[in-house]
Amino acid sequence: MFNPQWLRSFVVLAEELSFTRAAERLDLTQAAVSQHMRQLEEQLGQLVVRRPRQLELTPTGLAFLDYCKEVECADKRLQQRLNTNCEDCGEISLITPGSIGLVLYPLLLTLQSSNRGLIMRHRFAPDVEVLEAILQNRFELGVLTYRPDDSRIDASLFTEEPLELIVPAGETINGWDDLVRIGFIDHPDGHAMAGRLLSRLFPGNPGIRTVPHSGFSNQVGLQLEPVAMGLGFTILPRYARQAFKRQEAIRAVCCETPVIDKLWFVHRSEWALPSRVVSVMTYLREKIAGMEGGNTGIDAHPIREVT
Amino acid sequence: MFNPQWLRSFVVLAEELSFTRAAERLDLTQAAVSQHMRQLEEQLGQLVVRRPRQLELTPTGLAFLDYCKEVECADKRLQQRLNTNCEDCGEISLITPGSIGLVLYPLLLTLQSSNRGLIMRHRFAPDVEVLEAILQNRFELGVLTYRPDDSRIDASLFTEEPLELIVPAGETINGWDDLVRIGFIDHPDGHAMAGRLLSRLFPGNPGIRTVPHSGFSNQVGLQLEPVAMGLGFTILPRYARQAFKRQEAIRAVCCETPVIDKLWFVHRSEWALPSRVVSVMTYLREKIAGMEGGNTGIDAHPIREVT
DNA sequence: TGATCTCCATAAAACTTCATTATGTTTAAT
DNA sequence: ATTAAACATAATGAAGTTTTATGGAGATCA
Repeated sequence: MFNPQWLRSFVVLAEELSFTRAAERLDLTQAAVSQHMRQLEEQLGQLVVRRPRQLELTPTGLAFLDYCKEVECADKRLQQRLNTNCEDCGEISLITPGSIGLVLYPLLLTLQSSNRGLIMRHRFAPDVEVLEAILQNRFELGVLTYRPDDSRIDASLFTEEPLELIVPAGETINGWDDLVRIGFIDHPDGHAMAGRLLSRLFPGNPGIRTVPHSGFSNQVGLQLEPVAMGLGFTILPRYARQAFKRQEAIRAVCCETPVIDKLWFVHRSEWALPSRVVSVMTYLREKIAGMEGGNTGIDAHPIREVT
Repeated sequence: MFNPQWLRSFVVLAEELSFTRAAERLDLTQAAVSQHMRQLEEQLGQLVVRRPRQLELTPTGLAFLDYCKEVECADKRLQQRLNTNCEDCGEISLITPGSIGLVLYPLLLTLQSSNRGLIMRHRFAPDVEVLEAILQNRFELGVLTYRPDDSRIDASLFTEEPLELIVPAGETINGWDDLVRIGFIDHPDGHAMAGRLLSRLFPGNPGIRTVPHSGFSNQVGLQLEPVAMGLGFTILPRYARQAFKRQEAIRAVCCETPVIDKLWFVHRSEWALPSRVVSVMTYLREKIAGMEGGNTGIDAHPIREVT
């Protein structure tokens, strides 16, 4: 590696092809430039052929000039990457659970398409993996379904997502028996979510295990397909339902006192978030808040509780 | 840009995650490493979170580490490129006229395939362009059909290539009239070559302009196609003929005192050729010499001179 | 709990490197 | 032959770097 001042001098010298002019441009004396070249040439061999009034780069000089250009580029990239005050350029890395991710990812892409300096890196992952990725600095920002208890993590409330019982559009649910009749489409968090929501909807029910299973998918984008086809019901966070294309084929059933999960933005507490990330957080919060006010797709008439 | 010693210290620190151990590995005192980090952090912001017995890189630190790796790579590439003593690695750039190029290019590819460290860059070009490319350092080595008179150029004899009158295999040439009968396939140097060779073969002939033209191509690899198809004769250097695939379809006619062009290796005289280039020159000389001893494809019985 | 140890930061001194001034050499131009 | 232009080199003072010396904060262990 080389003294950066020497590189600068060499690059200017290669442009000017004159020690004197290069020195002027560099605000140095000609002697300084001359010594820089001597230093470089001691390490690299001859870089410049000195002919009276006509300098010329040797092949070594040309190779070294390419090297200088490479280093210059690396410098620019570093500056770009470290310019955390730029709101509309740089990389945004976000890792979220599936359900909310389905909603966020299109929003991010919209943001990116109106703001081509941003580069989105998004990953769907379960809670554990989100936390790990944030702790290991692999992602700047994460979304978690719980508030983590770790001093290295800062959490701020993002939004709330109610759990929903989602049934084929044609079905009416009057009681537990209807669920047993149409069957449960399971997913990785299916049992946990079902347990929490169904105990509120149907107090004293015999448990999700007693309901026939009519399907399973761990692909969050596909979980509502079987429901839309009338093959069963499922329990999902609202955002997972809202991201589904064929809304007309499904229907959400909700109780009066809903089961609501909180979603948290999480990031490393030790270092400040780049302002582009902060502005993306604001953007997502606004968009999500706007969605909640609108069509929630929820039954106007909640079902009666079954005794 | 940054003091290279600071970079080194940072890279080692990032590996060791300990100032003390890094200093040991760097053969410095711990105080020195500490100051290097202070210098870097003054310019870049915090790079390392100091926790008791547990250092950790900040995102800035990770970005800077990537930068260090980039610079390291650029360094390695430079070293590789400047290692002119390595005979079997690096780039060979060669620029040659078409005819000999047809023979050299396959030889170079053979060499490269048995020697994967070498990278061949070959270009076909007319003499003027060869000279220009060598003078401008765009190619290390060139082949010219004449010895250039320029103090910046070193020329060494490469090989000789006789001019040949090439006719369709079925034709017999007994005199000038036969040439007029079958017609001339022209190419960029066609008139010049024809003038020189035909005045020796058929002294006192009325000149190539009086012969009907039956074709023209400036693509040296294709010039013999029309001849092979019986459409005419042409005049080419021997190497152009030797590189032709369908040898059985053509025939070379030669006189007792052939017209022989010399081919010269040329390169810039100011700087020594990398040894890989020297070894390629040697390789090509040997291969070409070997070819000349073998099947030259020339008529055993030269035609009689026509008066 | 206090002594001890490890690890990093900082200050001052010793040392090294760097830029400048001054001067020499070479070459082209007058 | 003289002059001017352009680069190299030597010497010197300024700036930067490394080391030694020291201090403080947190772990470790009796």
